[in-house]
Amino acid sequence: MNTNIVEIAKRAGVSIATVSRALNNNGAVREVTRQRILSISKELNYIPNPHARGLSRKTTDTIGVILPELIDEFFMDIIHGIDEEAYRANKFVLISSSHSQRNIIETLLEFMGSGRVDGVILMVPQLHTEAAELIQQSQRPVILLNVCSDLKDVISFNIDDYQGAFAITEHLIKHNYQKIATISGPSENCDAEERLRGYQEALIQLGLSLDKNLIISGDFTARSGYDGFKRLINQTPKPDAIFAANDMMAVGIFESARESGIKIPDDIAVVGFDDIYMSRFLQPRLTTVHVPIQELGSKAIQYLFKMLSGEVDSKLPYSEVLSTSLVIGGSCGCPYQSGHNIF
Amino acid sequence: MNTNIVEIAKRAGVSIATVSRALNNNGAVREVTRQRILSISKELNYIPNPHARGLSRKTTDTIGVILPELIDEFFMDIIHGIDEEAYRANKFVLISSSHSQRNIIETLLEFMGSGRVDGVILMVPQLHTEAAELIQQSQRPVILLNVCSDLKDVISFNIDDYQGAFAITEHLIKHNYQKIATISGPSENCDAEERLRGYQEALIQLGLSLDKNLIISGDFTARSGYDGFKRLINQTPKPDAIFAANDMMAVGIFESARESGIKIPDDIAVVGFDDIYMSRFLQPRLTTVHVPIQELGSKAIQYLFKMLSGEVDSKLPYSEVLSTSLVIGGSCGCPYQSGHNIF
DNA sequence: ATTCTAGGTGTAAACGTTTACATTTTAGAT
DNA sequence: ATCTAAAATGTAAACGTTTACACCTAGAAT
Repeated sequence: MNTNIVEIAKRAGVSIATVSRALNNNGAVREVTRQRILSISKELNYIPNPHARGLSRKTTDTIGVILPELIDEFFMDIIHGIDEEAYRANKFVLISSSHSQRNIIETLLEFMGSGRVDGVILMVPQLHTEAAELIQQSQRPVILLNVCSDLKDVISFNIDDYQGAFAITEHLIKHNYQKIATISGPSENCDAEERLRGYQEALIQLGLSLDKNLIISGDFTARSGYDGFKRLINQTPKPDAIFAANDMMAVGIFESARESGIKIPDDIAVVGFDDIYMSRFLQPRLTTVHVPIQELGSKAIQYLFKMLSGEVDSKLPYSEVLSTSLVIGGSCGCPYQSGHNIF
Repeated sequence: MNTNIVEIAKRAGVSIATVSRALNNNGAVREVTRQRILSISKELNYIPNPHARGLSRKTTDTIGVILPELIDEFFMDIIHGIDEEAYRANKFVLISSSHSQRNIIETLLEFMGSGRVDGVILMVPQLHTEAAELIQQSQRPVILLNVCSDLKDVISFNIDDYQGAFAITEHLIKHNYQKIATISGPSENCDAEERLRGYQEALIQLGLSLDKNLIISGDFTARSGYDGFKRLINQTPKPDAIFAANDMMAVGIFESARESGIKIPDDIAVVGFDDIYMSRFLQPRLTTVHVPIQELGSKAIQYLFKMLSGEVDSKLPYSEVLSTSLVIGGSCGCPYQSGHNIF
């Protein structure tokens, strides 16, 4: 096994307490002793045993991250944001997908009840009551990402889906499209709901009427965009623009349009949401809503660290909403010059 | 804090040793006592403290994963594969990107020297000698992913880059292209080297001559594909086909070709490598090499678990090479029917 | 010289398990 | 009833830290 504090103490001719104090820079240790201990521990490649430390300190330097799925650049970006900050702060990241709703509970318990992590970043499309209770009772801080819930006393970071959807719908309206359809996300999904709400509000507030027939439900997959588009173009009223609730579905729409020989944006305008990497390579480039997803991850973990260090009060509810921005391509009907900026 | 074994022992009127035995199902415990202990521990929502356990058992149920970067669906797929298996096996996954070569060493040490994880899955483009030594001395199992090294006594899982590159180059040759260029990956990158080697061998073995001018170095980014293409089409000899060492660069090529009004595959054929999700949506669909990346992750961790359980000998070197398969689109010149199968 | 202070150091308990070893209980054989 | 072996249980040490508390020193103040 590895060197431990006892070995260092022996070599330095001091007690383990002194070694501990020297290494952690707390408690008083004479400078010369300190240096001796430090150099010995360096020489022996000493690494503190995290279990012993965890047992004694009741903290690991680990934070848990639970995501709905581990697919897509989308979720990867969150992880990326989290990892960068964790690395900076010398923390470790325990990652897990919420394999099922049932499992979220168990994972949360395992993570926190046992002290395996110091805090958790949780992103789930929808929160069960049981899980919600768990979070509120938890000793350890939990940060919610994009979880719309009516929970008070919760710490959350969110993407402003509503505002983004409103803005892009508004953009379509300014183009003077009259029959603006949408293909929505899965109905239990909270992002999907907000995006739908933004779409509807924009229509209403800007003087267009809502038409149930122009709202098709999808499930965020390219396939559902493909199918949704087929339905939309064969019905009356036939839309002159479509707001896909995410880019993936827009990709499906593009594919379907190409097969049917329908020109975007001449025959029909299409816009998306998310600004995935791929969207900039569509022809014409997809007009979409940029969501600062990596920023979401890094902001969340930064706040988590502040809670852990006591810089902010963990008991205080806190909520931050990150706003989105429009990315104008050619798919909405705007004149668009393709060029280098896509890379 | 949480319930512990002492509390359970008290309630059950037995000693902590008996509780431990009952909970772990080792050692002899009378059935009736066992049941009593089990029901009490369920009632109290007992979760074993991982630190205490780790201290005593010298194992966590955690495995470490170090990836070169945390971007792309590519790496996400590996994580996905790992997470699925880990979940099945009730293990946890500690993830980290190798922020720099220097840091790989430190992370490895932190992970393993201290017993933070039971084993490590490591994927780095190229392995420093120092890191290599570390791995070979390590008490805990380390599995290398796609690390070409001449290290013996190592356990590794690899994608057969050479075979894939050979196959797709061969495919181009069968199309009767005469001047087949390649845009390679970064020179220190081991996947890139193997792919280049496969390309070159295919040309030689199938009777075409190697032309230095037809080998352009890229760096796996779309941008470098874009730039590389511009160079290729303005030079003599002008290639009639291009093998991009990954799909991302092929995307850049497509973009550049579109700008220049060059038709793929009529004016020039283009093929890629990786089979990223996006490649199927290119027009024409990209002919590429499918790499079983998620499988790479799950196979690796499965083997790791076997080592940990003692089912296989951790000291025995082992190596597995996963073969790739051609994905025929229209970009190579093959007749291609677009349709639903892309989803 | 004596007292006081504070900084430096050591001792030992605590954190929650697992497990070798010792002890008690049980049941079957006499 | 007694003996024996096996099964069930308990005791205590070990894992490697941190930290409250006690102790010891040296120098400053008296």
